[in-house]
Amino acid sequence: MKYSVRKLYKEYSDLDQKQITLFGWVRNNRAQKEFGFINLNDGTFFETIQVVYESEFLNNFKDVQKFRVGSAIKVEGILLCTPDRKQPFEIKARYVELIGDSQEDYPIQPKRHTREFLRENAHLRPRTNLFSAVFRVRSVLTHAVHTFFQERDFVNLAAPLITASDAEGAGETFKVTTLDLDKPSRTEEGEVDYNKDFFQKKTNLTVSGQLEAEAWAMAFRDVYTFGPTFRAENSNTTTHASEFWMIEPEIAFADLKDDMQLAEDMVKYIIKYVMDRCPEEMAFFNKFVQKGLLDKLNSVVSSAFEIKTHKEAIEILLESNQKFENLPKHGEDLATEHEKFLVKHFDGPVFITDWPKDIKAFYMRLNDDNETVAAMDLLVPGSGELIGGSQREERLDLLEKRMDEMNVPKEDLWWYLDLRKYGGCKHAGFGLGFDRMLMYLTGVENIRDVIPFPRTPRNCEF
RNA sequence: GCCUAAUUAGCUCAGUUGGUUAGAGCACAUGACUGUUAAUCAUGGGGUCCUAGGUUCGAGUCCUAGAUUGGGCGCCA
Repeated sequence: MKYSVRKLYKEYSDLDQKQITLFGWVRNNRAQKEFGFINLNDGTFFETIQVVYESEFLNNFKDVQKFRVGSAIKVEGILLCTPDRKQPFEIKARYVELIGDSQEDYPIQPKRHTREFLRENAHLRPRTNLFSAVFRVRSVLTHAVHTFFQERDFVNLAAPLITASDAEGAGETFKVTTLDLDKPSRTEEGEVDYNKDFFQKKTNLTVSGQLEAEAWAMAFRDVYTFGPTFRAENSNTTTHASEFWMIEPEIAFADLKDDMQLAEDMVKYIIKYVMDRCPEEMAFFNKFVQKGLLDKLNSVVSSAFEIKTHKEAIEILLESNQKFENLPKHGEDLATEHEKFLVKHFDGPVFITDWPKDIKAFYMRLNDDNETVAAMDLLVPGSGELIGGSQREERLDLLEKRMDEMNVPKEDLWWYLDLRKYGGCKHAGFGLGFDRMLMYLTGVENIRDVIPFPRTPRNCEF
């Protein structure tokens, strides 16, 4: 019978002495004179299976001895439980066939490689322990997100990836056009004539699905988007990519407190979901990537997140007697060094709320003090700002005033203003950086190592 | 974008004050080995020392410029 490695690890105790057929790739081959050992992995499970092959049972023994790392093979043999050995069971081969040879220059060896080298071999790196674990967890984490929201009756919407609004101040955009870049159509004044472009207007890849999600929230109450977003900023850091995934829930009849509760519930839920389903992978991260990872995650799941206002945070920084490159100041943004100090100070995730209005987006709801907005950032160790969210300004007059002050063109966002005219209500939402969440979960320190084929400035290989 | 460091065999690295034919481990090839598990042991092949200039009798080593990569910062999720 044909088995997967995962299935064998689940059922091996019932299969002692049974005939098994397996397909997979050679992770390691240790040949001796009359016998040898192959570690076989088929991608379904983190662990490998040890295949024992002996000359007396194989007519191609000499060939099998030379099967190189990376080769695809078929194995038929007898499963043998081996409670006294390093592995709980192994396969005594009766037939081993080479399906796909791996050439002599196969770059992935049974040894440690640097992350940089493996990034350059992004097509081969999922075959290594680390990346196999990272990307299985990524897959499970995707499911965790959907399960969390679906269990709470949230409606998912696919926000458009091509939009005409870049008015959100969320950063530089990638232009989308079918105009001939060498000779674009021009107006009589010599300007590029976007009337001749595909959509008859300037368009770009989305930087956020939030505005569309707000429209859906005004119809379905609780909604979420989960998809890719694009930023053309020349950011060269371990936490930025040009193409990344965001989760953006939006909830109606809700305020900032409800928003933070949702964020906290979600973070705890998806951490627990992954820890329950990927114990081998999480144990590997805990041992080889970040010591103490499991303790950290367990304490996040079981304790309440800190909540501090921006004002309180600045005061903590000022009173810390810490030497900062950038002096903390009321009314100003937090620098990375400030964020790092705060998460260390609280030894875990911390919400910073009620930010000065001038450093935040136009759609955030103005507080009664007229100085701050009902915004929140969730800071976590290692991944920086994991979540950014706010209660939205639902009062039409205040929203329009803010748009004027910040030079946001109202005519482009007529439909967004409509949402305040027809049954508007208190509502809130946030954006969670999915890739950063994965960094936090795995302890991997570079966002390029949690995205299958990462896109960053000057890098679009694969 | 700014600052900083690095670039030597397929991979990870060493290379003294500028001086003979640039080394090691792993990988690969050949062989040895009756339970290995990043197996071990022996032998062998493998180099545009990132690129282009320059200094020098002589450059992997010093100088200039560029490329790429890592880290830090900025912008943000």
